[in-house]
Amino acid sequence: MELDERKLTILRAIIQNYLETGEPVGSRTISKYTDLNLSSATIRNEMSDLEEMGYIVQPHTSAGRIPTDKGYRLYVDMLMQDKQAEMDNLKLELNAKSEKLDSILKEAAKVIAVNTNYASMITAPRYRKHRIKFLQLTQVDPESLLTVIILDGNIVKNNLVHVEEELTQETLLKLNLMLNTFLQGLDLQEINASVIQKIRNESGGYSSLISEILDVIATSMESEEIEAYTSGSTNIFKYPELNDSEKASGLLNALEEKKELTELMYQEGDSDRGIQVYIGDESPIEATKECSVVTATYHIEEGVYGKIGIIGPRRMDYEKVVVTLKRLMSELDQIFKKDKQ
Amino acid sequence: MELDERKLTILRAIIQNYLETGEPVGSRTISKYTDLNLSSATIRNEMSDLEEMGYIVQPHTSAGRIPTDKGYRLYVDMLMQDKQAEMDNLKLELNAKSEKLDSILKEAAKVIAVNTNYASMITAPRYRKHRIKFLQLTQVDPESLLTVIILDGNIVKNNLVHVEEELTQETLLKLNLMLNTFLQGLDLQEINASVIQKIRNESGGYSSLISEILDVIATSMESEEIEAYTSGSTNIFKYPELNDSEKASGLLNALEEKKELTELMYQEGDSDRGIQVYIGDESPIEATKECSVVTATYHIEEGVYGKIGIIGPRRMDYEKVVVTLKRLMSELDQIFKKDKQ
DNA sequence: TGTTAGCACTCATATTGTTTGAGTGCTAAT
DNA sequence: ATTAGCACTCAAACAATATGAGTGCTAACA
Repeated sequence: MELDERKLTILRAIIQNYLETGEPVGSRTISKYTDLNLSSATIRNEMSDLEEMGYIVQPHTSAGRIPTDKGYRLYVDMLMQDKQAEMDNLKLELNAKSEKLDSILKEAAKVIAVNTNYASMITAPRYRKHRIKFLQLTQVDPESLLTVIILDGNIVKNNLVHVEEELTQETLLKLNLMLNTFLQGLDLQEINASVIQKIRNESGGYSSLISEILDVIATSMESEEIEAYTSGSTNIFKYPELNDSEKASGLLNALEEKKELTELMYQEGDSDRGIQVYIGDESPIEATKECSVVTATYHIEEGVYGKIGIIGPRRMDYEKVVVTLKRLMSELDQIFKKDKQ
Repeated sequence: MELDERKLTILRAIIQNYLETGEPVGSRTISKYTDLNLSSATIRNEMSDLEEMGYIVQPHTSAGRIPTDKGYRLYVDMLMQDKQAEMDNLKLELNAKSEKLDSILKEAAKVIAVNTNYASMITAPRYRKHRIKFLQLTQVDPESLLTVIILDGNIVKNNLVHVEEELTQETLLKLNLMLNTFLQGLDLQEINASVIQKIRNESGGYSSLISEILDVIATSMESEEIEAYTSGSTNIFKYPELNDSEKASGLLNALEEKKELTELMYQEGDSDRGIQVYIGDESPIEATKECSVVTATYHIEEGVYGKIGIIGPRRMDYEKVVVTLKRLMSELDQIFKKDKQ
């Protein structure tokens, strides 16, 4: 059987209608909804074909049809290659007051959630390898030493380290210079025993302090857990099909834990720019098998990128979501470019 | 009518039974449950009295009784003055790997949520007035300047500021010295026009940079939004009485927004140590009128404290919650004391 | 040959009625 | 003061019954 133009039109009509209402859609509705001027009976025949081809199903006999994942997939694919969609008239109020990465990210997540009415999650950029750009020790009070580590991409990490005795300005200066000399430009792998040995040799008696500092540096750089921020997780209650305690609880848990979702967003196949859509069962993780996830990538600099994801029901307004995401990505790129110059 | 010993026993039995089951409890149950050796008929009479006094109600005729907020209140008050409760055998695995405040707090929230099966929220310590302990400017790369501000209580804030031209080591040193001289020990109120004027006078040509830096300092210190971490918010789905989308959504929203809950936790009347219990309608904020909130205070140093709150159903296991909180408070105090010495 | 009207059939949902049982309040006896 | 007994109430569970949206099929039509 062939998927001709008319069938496509009908399928699109079914999906669009279902996206709006969330109710199975019947032949009569489509008969009026489209401008094909066909009777419901004809539509019924076509729908029967579409069902046979696996694009739609009846939740039960004598109900209208709803799209299958395959149906959504076709629809989304059409959407994607179709028009590049008018990005105008959509105004995202991303007012990044501070220039600090995390507040920009939080704001971005919020903007997405508010504009789409779905849940959103954004991850801080993942660096292939964190390299040390700069580090500095400062005596804050007689007992504590502040270590500030700046990684490339201007990620700032700081920690307090306890010391037994106050260090003199001079020692501090010397340590700073020494640490920077040996460590600048290195990533975690490169801080190996030989480097450490060299540092030790030069440290002159502060060996236990040095150990502690190196420890702090290591944990800062490891940062196994990618930072992530969520927003609008309660939006999922707006969609009856997700609104039973079983599903809602699972989803919210995933949004709270963040880990699994992060994995999903960093799924293979799109270390590249681009928008990825996971519809229902297509998702590799359990928590979102009942919904759709759309992810996008924003770039900070070569090889340094983060992800943003939108989590909503299968009958998500894909068009709006994609447009909104594209809009935000360009907004973010803008901000980060400005940041660079 | 008087609330004699027997009535109290019965009331306590009713409440305890209801805490366990969540079902209205009838006279026959109590007749067996207590060791008063009274028939159900007698219990019925007493229950009738208790209802008249406002401690219990029937959700509908021909149902058992459930405690009112007033009933819970009495019960909680008895509990509080009663035994100080055995704190042993409750082991909280609070393994604060890092010494950094926020990871300790996150961990604490999690520990509480896991141990109690309710939702938890913890706020970072609120300082009556943030005072500047130390600040430092560092040139990170030719275009950006790192400002590190340490407030008392060792709160570290950092920001990146863009500069047009690289500053010389010398200038930087001068600026650092100057800023520290003028600003150390001051709180936000005290950084007034006259101080700023003095700084400007000394700044020699860097006036726009100085403005920017002072701006950054101000926003860091304002910190209107108290940082807060939540954990276990999906626990609320475990309690049927909160498990309808209306209530759940409201609660989860409050947990996501955090703002309102923070207000609740910093309610008047307990800037002091101590545990506060809000039962249902007693809560001043809308979102928790259908549940109970127990808050506790942890102290970092004189006048510097944060809050932790547990949010659960009205029929919360108050005893366990209070014990767990006390245990955690002492744990936290321990950590922070160690931190000080 | 594609389209449509008409009709029988299906089945989720809503409505109504019925039963069951836990629980109460009252009264009279202990 | 306590208790046994009984009539009464009412939520919840269940069953029976409409209702109606929607389908598939067939026969007529253009």
